[in-house]
Amino acid sequence: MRLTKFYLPVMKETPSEAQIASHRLMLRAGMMRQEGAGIYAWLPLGFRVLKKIEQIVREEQDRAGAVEMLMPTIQQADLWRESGRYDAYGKEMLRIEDRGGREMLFGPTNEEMITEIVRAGMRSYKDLPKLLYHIQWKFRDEVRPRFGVMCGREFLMKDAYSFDFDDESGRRSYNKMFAAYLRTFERMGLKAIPMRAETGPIGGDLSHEFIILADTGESAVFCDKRLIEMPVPQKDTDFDGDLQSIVDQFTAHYAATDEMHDEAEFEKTVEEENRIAARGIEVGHIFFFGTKYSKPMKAMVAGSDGKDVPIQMGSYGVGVSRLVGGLIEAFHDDDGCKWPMAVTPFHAGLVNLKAGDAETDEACEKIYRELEAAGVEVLYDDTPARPGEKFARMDLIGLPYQIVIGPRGVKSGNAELKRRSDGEREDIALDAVASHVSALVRDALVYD
RNA sequence: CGGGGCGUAGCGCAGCCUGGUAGCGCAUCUGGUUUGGGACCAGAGGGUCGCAAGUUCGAAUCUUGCCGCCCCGACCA
Repeated sequence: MRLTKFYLPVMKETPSEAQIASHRLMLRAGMMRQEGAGIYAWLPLGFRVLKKIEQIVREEQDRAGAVEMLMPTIQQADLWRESGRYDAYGKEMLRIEDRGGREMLFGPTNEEMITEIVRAGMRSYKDLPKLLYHIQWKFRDEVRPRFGVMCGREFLMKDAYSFDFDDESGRRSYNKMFAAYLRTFERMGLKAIPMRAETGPIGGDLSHEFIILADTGESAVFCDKRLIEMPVPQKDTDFDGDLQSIVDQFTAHYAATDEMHDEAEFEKTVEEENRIAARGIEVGHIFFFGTKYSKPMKAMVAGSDGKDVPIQMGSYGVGVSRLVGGLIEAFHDDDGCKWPMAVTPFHAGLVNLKAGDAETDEACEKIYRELEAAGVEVLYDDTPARPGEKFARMDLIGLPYQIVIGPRGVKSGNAELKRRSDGEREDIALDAVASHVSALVRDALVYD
């Protein structure tokens, strides 16, 4: 992609409303633009990150055996009356009236709708288990939206729903999502720790929040250091097999958010040198809730004895748009973003320090073609801006590699390669730089 | 939802108290000099001062209402 064609409205100054790094950087780097309180337009650069996160989530859901579908954003109020949540949800729900005066709403979640869908198509215990998901925009009319996409009102979320005949099978579905989440966040370069979460009126131990550690996190968290080093399930994990040992391993150590925290237990079960008290950002939440919706909404299947029983259900969310902010919180410095390869908007930036100079242009064009041919996503800065501005802009948008080419380098036959993560630079021969970078990119994108 | 604050050019702000028809820095455009970490000189364009009503000879400025946004707290992916 040529920068002269792309739309990248970067800002030197920080808009006054941005309080935290990710919000500030997303605005400055031209990733998004605020259109209302907690409502954002995704500009091309931010959109590319959003799509990559979405795709990783999708791949890991598919791997775990979940099946993708798509439910609408607008729902009927009557559906929510069946579960009793139309009144219970309160002002967080955005209520709309259509031309016929019918009460509608912009969905804050889809439990009711998915329950309605499966009750229409599931008759027998033989139709179970099933695991369905979609990735769709949601709206929650938060009292106080803030921190950009970290706490917006409109947000993109992956939500999966499990359907099982009994408790034991339900636990197996829960474990699939548990393991899938470990992999999902790991692939984005994040260390997400499953923490015991509020289970509400249902009770039991089947709810976990997946939390990434970041100084600006919304809640205080406490965990055992050993959880951070624990290896996540491999690519070849059999999701139809027994995942209980994986879940047991990750739940064996102490990890809790402040509302679930028990200081006495923390001190008793975790040695002092392993205690971590930090702040965290919730990026996923998994929850098994049994018959909470299936019972009132009469989503039933017949058992082997011919008697109808309500389906056992769970729901599993990942905050896709929120992750864009979460990733920046985890990976940035004073100059800008520092994207992990798996989610970066482009793999590399190609900086032409003297656009308009025949020799420099020619060298850049050649490398640009080579990179594109090798499948490297490259943002080619072919603008006539000054070097300082180009460097600052590249650092701001935070692509993992910057290939810098100027008249000086062309003369000596070298390009300068800068790694954004640690700022390290090296000179590489002009005719070797494209293959070198494509190898680096390829290696960084390999995952187990 | 309680408490506070702010809406003036794309961004950051001054002007408002003490009414006289709008200004600064950055950005943008033109010309020139520059050219490896956000250049310099000269010139130019861009704002119905959030909206509406009122007071006044005259309103960015005073009054009232509305709208929007932000911050602190309680809530949330």
